[in-house]
Amino acid sequence: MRALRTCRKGETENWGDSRRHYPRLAVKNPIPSATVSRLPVYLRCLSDLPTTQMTCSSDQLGTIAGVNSAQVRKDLSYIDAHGVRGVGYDIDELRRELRRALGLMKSHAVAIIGAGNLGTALSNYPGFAGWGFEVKAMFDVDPSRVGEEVDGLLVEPLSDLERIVSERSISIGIVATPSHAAQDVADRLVRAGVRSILNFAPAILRRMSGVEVRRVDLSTELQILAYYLQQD
Amino acid sequence: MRALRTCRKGETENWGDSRRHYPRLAVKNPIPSATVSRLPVYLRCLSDLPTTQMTCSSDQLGTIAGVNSAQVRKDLSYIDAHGVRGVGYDIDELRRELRRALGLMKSHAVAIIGAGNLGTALSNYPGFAGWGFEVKAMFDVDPSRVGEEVDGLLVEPLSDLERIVSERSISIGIVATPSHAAQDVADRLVRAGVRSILNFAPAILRRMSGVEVRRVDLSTELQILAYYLQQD
DNA sequence: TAGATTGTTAATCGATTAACAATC
DNA sequence: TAGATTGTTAATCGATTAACAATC
Repeated sequence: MRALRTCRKGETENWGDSRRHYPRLAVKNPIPSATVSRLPVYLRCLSDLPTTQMTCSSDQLGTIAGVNSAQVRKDLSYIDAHGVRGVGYDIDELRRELRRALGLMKSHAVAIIGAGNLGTALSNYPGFAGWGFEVKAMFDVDPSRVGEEVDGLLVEPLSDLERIVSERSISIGIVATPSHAAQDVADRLVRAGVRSILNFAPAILRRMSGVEVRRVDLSTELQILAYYLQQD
Repeated sequence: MRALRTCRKGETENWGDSRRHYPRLAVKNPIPSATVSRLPVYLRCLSDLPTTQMTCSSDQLGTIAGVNSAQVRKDLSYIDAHGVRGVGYDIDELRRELRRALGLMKSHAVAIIGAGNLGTALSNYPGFAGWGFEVKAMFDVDPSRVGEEVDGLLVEPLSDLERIVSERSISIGIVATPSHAAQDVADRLVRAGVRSILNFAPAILRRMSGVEVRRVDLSTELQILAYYLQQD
């Protein structure tokens, strides 16, 4: 791994013509995590552009996204987006390459665990559709909630989680349970094969190898804002 | 600024005894932003500890928080938390210093804009209370929603935003509107004096100087997870 | 004392950005 | 061609971490 990093993108080391055995798509150049976090932002920013516009410069995209134009160019250099000198990036192509790089060419089945206020709000989040994320299941422990329909989606018992996750090939779990239930739910998701978890519960989940967990925590965010408030 | 950074924490440069003119609290050592983002995590982790435990080592805290123990010690060195060699950190003192550093010794008035599903979910988020964030107002444009009570909180007309924000000394605005309304709402909040905004709308807000904006976007998070899903 | 753990240094790693040749 | 903008380098900046003396 370290050794591979020492050679440029697309290159292989001095191993004869081994390059030929690794077609472009098979060599997964790992994209720096800071860049990965910005790619969705660029994708979103492209939607803000007037539909009449065919190309976009790194300067314009950077202004909208709030990042330096050199940053934009460097970020885009990690994916197969190629601009034209003096012109900029073709918007349709850029959008396509961003989607490809982020793995958005296929759709992803999502389960929401917790049918409370938050789970309900998440289930009809407008940003879901259009990016290929399909909410395929919603769970709750509360028997009085099970059987209800939320936004056209049946609330199913938590006890069926493993079976349903596997039957519906769910690859992303969104944890919207109370804090005390979060770790248990996460463990069960992982045991059922889920490798990506978005945790909205105000709890820190144990690190699980091979599992990508992202945390969204309102009170953490507010506390960070509180710090900057006192900084004048 | 650059020049000041070149001297150690708490030191001033070779300007005679000028240090005496800057008592500890007045010299705001800016805490690195990566550290600021982790302080709330430590604070949360301390609550996970058994109440019988009086001290906590950087190793234990790091394990729970998912960060290296050297990281923990370095982070805590930026605030007035002092551990005892061979023992660890006094939990009560650490909690107090974390709260002090984050500006949580006073309470903060919060307004939620948008009384939809998300706004409602946010208003009764359990993590709010206990950290001194008080939801003092909730707004919506929809006349049919105005006048309703959400969780004991009156939904007020968006047109009263400026007046109410100023009357109730609101310092943090939470934007939970549809995407197309977000920038306008943010502009109005800023004009009314708000300097901290938490944006849940899937929109990128213009940079505003002196205003700290944090963005929480479900679809961005899902797209990042989608990237790591394809990385095997 | 012996064991544990801090506080800090210095090395390393990763991210950002200014600058500019290449070139449309 | 002249102007615009990319792609990339190299410098810089900021964050992480191993290591260890200090010391409870």
